Amino acid sequence: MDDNKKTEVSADSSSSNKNFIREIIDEDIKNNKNDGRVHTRFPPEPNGYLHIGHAKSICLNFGLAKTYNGKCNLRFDDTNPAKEDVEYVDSIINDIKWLGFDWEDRLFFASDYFEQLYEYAVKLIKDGHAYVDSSSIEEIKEMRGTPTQPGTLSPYRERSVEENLKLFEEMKAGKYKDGEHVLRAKIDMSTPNMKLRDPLLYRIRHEHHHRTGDTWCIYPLYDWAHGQSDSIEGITHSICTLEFENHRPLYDWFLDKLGIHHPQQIEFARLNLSYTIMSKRKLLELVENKFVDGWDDPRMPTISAYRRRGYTASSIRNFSEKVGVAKRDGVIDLALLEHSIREELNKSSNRVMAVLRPLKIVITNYPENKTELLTAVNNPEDESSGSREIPFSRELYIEQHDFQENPHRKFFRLSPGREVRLRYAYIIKCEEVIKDETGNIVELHCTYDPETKSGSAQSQRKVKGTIHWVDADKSIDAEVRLYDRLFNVPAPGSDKDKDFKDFINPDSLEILKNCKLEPGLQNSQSGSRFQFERLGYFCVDSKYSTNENLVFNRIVTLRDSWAKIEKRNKS
RNA sequence: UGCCGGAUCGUCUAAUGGUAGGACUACGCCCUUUGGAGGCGUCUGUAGAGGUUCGAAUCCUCUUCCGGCAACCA
Repeated sequence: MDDNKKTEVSADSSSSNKNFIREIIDEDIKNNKNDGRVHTRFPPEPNGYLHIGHAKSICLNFGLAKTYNGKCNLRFDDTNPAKEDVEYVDSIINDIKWLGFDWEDRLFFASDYFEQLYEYAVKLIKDGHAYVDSSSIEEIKEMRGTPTQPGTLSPYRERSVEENLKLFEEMKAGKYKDGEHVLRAKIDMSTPNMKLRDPLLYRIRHEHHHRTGDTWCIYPLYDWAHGQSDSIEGITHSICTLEFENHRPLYDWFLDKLGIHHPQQIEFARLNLSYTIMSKRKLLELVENKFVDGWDDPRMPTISAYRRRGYTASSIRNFSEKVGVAKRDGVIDLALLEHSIREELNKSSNRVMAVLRPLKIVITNYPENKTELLTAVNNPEDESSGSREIPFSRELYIEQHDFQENPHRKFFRLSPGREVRLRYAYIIKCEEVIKDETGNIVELHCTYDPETKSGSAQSQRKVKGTIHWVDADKSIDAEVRLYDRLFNVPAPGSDKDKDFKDFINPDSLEILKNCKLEPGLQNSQSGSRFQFERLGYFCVDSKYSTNENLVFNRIVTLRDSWAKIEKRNKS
């Protein structure tokens, strides 16, 4: 949780980058609109965990407030008790804090305003702008018309103010069952903007609310609650995503009829990430049907999952900055997110050696009972991180992938009769390949060149490859989890014919049990991050790792030009 | 077919009538005791057609394509 103290890789999210929203705000300030005040808000519904798309919105709203010396509220739009839960409230609060943002004493809930909202509705009724409709769901749907056909007027549309008031009070008092009546705004049933065709304001729900308990049995709909909540909080710029563009005239209508403070709504394109699904409904489905191990499964695009996987808050903030803000909707390449965390961890994380798929080697000309301590640099990008000593002896493990019996011509690592450098140690030569009865390679016999010890005067001899290793006797065991993208198509959520679950990547998780790590890793703290040299960045899993059974998550691989050559050769 | 929005390198994003630039990706070279990092370089773009203008990604007209809207969800 100390991410926020770490060195920022680049400018923080409050800085420079211009976008169309900032131009609007600049203009507003110039005109002294709202007395030059800037007040934004992040308004999640507590019906799921926050994902990377929310992170963009959070960084935008809190970032804008910071840039303009304004304020940003956290407000839960909790108007639908059937779908909402305190578990989600808690996770959302935790995630935003972790991202590094502070709403100070301005934590609000739309449910804080239920009484006020009710009074606003009464005013609308009194002014002849709202009515109680006793039609069924189906009838209301039928009367709404279609985008190309006007709707028709409800038979209850001309009820008197007195009758509407009485009915609405009775609705509130619990006299009616769910669905018997609704309160609707009286606007226009033939307007081409469907949102304006007498939208529903209240529905009857005899449901327990996570904050108001059983006080209410009528609940405001989002469209009725949202704009007024912003108004009540004195929000100056209500930033939301593109799909609410059609709602803006409706919010304007409410604010106008109520004669209250009028925030300015500005819509921007939500974040889409390739190979990723962002719908909370679909993410819930993955969780409920156990396709993943909870909301924080490191393959999920949720903030809690990225945190558990090992992403830093600053890398996500930097990513949010890099994706930009515009009205055109598009898809961000997952590679940009990966770039953001690599960029940071390259500078900040210590290097260690770990062998994921061990192959034993015996250095036949190295003394049997000798162990040397060799010096290894902790982070070549950061001199202050110092160095450490690692044990070296006759029997070692190297990566199975670093040996090829019949090497490809561009394979620079170990193969029979060839030499390779062991990182921070000696140059070795493969003399003999030992196999079992079935022909599997079980061990390599090598010799080392004592003149080539790392750092010594004679160590200058060049070999084509350098590989990592650990001491067979002194190394420790760990479990390492390798993650790949959860879906194997770029846009799993947008196929019209197929269900998104059909695109789940069956190889998105690989669990490696007998990995060998250099001994210094024994007491690594939960959540700490390392670069496993030549492999990638890894993080001690906060859910399953213990001192007895270390579990590491792969955050992201290193860029790997050999992997590219291999891939190209296969295709 | 109605309304609202949108269209600039492969992907995001700048240029607000005056040299189409940056980032990511890809590719190449250099460097390298991480095939990492780093350095240098290359490729690729204004949806189309007209018009206004000395000059248009930008202004005007038409066309095309894409997204959103018909939950008692948010």
